[in-house]
Amino acid sequence: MGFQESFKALSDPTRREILNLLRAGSMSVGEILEHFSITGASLSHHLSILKHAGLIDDEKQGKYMIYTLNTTVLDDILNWMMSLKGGEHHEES
Amino acid sequence: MGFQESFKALSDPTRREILNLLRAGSMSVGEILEHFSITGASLSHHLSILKHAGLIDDEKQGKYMIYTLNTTVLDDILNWMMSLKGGEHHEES
DNA sequence: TAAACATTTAGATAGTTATCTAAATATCTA
DNA sequence: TAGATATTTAGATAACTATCTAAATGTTTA
Repeated sequence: MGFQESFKALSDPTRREILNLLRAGSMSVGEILEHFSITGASLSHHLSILKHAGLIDDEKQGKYMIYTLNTTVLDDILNWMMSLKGGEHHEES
Repeated sequence: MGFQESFKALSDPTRREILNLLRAGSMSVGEILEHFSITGASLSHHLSILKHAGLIDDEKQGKYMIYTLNTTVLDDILNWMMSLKGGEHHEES
């Protein structure tokens, strides 16, 4: 769940679109899947990467797995980017 | 020079460290190279990717190539990330 | 102008990753 | 409980990428 994992997770357009979708609210895998032309297996792979990066949380609800956006990790990235722009010193890379 | 190229460029730790270095001011390839344990050829590859992503600019000064941080592209990314956090609608993905 | 220096380009290789199909696991419902 | 539904895991493949060495290009200096 470090910086590197977060950036890698964000570097794929499908995964960024998943995050965009989840802004509207939590969704099951099937609901997310409707917005893409990939198999469920591929989507599951992307969700796994986003989860390990801490960008989404999951919760099993009966037969469905519900995914929710988690924006806390984004703060670290925002912080780093602001420091690039602002010029303040910052350790993480 | 789209969103995708920027994120891909940022997803490599060497490239992020290059950006960190350039916060202190413009540098030649040789100066940047001192901070890494890779060959000049590999560094040149990374610089090329950062340049195509619009994250750095270059300028030839005699026998040296000087690279400079360009933070304008970061604004788009910051905007997108803020919208993920804030929940406002935003098109780019 | 020849040699030295700075950087990039070409070509190769090993590791990573996005995707697929098929199979496994888990849950619900008839 | 058997079958249907939802999601994940396993295994394979093609594409991509970070790195290297070697060679090419461009610039300065002796």
